[in-house]
Amino acid sequence: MLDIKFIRENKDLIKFGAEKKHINFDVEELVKIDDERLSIRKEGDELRAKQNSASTKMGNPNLSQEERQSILEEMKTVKEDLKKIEEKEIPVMNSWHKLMLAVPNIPDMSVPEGTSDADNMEIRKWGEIKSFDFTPLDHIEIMEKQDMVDFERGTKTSGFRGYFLKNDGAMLEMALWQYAMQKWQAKGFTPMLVPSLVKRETLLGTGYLPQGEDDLYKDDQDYLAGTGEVATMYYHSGEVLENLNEPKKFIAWSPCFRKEAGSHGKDVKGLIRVHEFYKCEQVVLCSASHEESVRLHEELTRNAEEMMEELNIPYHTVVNCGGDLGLGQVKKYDIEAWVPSQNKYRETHSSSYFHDFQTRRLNIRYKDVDGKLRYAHSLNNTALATPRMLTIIVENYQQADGTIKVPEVLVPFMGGKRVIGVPIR
RNA sequence: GGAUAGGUGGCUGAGUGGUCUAAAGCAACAGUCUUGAAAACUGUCGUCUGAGCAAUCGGACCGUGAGUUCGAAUCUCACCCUAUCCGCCA
Repeated sequence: MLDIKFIRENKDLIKFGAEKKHINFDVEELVKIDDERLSIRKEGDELRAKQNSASTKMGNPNLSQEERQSILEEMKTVKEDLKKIEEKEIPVMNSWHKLMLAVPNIPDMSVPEGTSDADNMEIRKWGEIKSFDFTPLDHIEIMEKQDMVDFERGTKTSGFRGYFLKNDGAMLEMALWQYAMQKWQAKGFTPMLVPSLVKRETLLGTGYLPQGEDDLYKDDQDYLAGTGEVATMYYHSGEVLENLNEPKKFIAWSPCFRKEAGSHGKDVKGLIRVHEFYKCEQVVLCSASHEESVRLHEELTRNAEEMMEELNIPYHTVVNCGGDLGLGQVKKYDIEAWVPSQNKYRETHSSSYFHDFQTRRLNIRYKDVDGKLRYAHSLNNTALATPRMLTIIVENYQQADGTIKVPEVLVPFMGGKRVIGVPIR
């Protein structure tokens, strides 16, 4: 959500932003509705002012009966007029709220033009793509042969995209978690295990609703969040934060649930795309400064790249084009890891900043150095998502005999184990 | 799920249906005093919003939403949340 005053004063920017994001949004319609809102509001305010001054007079015990009667008569008509105005206000406010939730945030100047992820631009590349002197297997085959995963019983239990992780498949994933949580805690992030079961407001506040309804599991009241960002951002909702000179940084772990509506044909096998997975998210609240947001955005991105380098996974980082940005995002980087079996990079991290788009909806403010209350800025980036990262490690670390080398940094978390599995060829 | 008690400003906490533009305290900020600080004293001090160059003036906000009334923080109803007890239960 953006400030209505800002929207009114910067209609061209809003139009430009919507076009760059390839989102249909009619600013003129919003301004028209807002004009109505203001004029109705003014009418109502004037009547209420009358009511208030009459009420003050009525409070005077020395008031004569006649005066009392005449005020009562007058206020009866005022009351009726006010009721009419309030009825007129309801539909106007409904459309106003609906439109306000649909206003896209304005992308940064440095965001490239484009309509889809095909137009994203590579800005960094790291690591040497391994050339195997044998034919590399995909993670499905290796992991099934090493009894690290069971898809058959997974789908028997959960249906499409179901899975069980087993043996060192389970242990390697837990090792990744230990490693990641410790790494981010050492960087000053507050570790949290956050709820996935959340109320509707949390998803409205973070900007996943109203437009993302189809991709969410839900019952009458509760939703299962697709990312820990939702609960973590809601954690401070409605609060005035005491001190935001130092940004608040969270490293939030949670199960994540996604229906993956519209991607039924993609990644139909394996652990790349599943309905239920786990993710550790970097979530940051900082002061309302564009420079601070940009600085932290680079920092969050760099944190994730550093992890990829420690794991020795070849990756590249892309800056997402306008058409690949969400409603609230100002700018986004995706980090994509090399997947040998697919001979291409696949997304493992998504790093974005929002300015005050989310915090306005969530009402997260802080007292600035000048004593003013301001909406904080928010950012987030993946730290680690499994089992996707598991598949990337398994594929990149596979050896000629079908065993899997354990990445050096994970060895301590695997109880000293350096190789997973038994020779299968 | 049942019973009871509650939800008031950054925090604690008063508030008989009519100057509530919400008492008081704490915290914060400024000043006096002091070499400096603390203490003490004095003063300032809610948020959002409309009009205005401005001083200023108007409106909204006491968990949320309806209702009663000329007028609601205060009365009624529904819902949400919190605490305690009981029930059920990993």
